Amino acid sequence: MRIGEISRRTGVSIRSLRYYEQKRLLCSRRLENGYRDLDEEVIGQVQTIQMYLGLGLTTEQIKEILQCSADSPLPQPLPVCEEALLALYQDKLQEVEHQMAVLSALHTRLEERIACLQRQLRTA
Amino acid sequence: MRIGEISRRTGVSIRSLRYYEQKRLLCSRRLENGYRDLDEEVIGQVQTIQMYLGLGLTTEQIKEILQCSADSPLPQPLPVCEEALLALYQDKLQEVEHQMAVLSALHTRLEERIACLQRQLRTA
DNA sequence: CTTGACTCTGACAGTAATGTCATAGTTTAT
DNA sequence: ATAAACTATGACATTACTGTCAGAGTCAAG
Repeated sequence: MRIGEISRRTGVSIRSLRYYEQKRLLCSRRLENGYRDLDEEVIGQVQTIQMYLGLGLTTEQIKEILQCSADSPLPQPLPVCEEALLALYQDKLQEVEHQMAVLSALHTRLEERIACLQRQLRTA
Repeated sequence: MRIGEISRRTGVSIRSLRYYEQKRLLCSRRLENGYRDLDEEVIGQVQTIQMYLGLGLTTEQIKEILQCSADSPLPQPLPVCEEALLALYQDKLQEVEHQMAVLSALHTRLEERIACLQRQLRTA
């Protein structure tokens, strides 16, 4: 599969796909003519990359993660890596939950003020 | 409180603090000599900023959030009619709801990843 | 008064991810 | 065979955040 199709099916620009490859998040064979020949599984990998980038991870961190989870066909699955990743996610989850609570309180307060103002306007 | 102490107590560089102020995420008074005079509450704000930056949000997005949560976001624009104030609150409410949606999506994705990882670890 | 620790601003550098453009080669369709 | 659509690489631009340095003012302590 050539790079244009990957781009179309993932919504990620060709530029970014080449960048990911350069950063060794993706790998590809080359055809006779020099064009990249990418496996279909790359599509899922790209989506994973996008998700991680959206979480604020760098390509460097993502590379480690992908290597951890993919490069374990050997009887050395490097459990440390996945456990560390799990801990990282759980930390992030807590941060997110905290901020959701903050926003939720804010939401309530705003609604209260709006209701109050609307009462004032009705009775004015 | 001067900027050095804020830096020390938050672990954020003076350079970054000034940058946050420039981007209007923080505000400060000035002393006679031109030094910044920062409130203690800035410490919490800085930690919030760091958290959001770590989640991949930009200072522009963070600014909106912080302005929402500030008790008196505007420098006393006194003669505001109540309709305008109501509209302002409703705008802010929508911003808050948008941010909650963003965080909620993050939350879901994180939970999925955590569940997936835990399955992997259990069967490993 | 001098020294050292702060602070100020402004400028430049650097990294990370992405866009864009130039130039050139390849494939496909008419 | 020629235009349209892809692809390749490389260079430069851009946005955002951060580091660092230069030049200068402030201030407390010796």
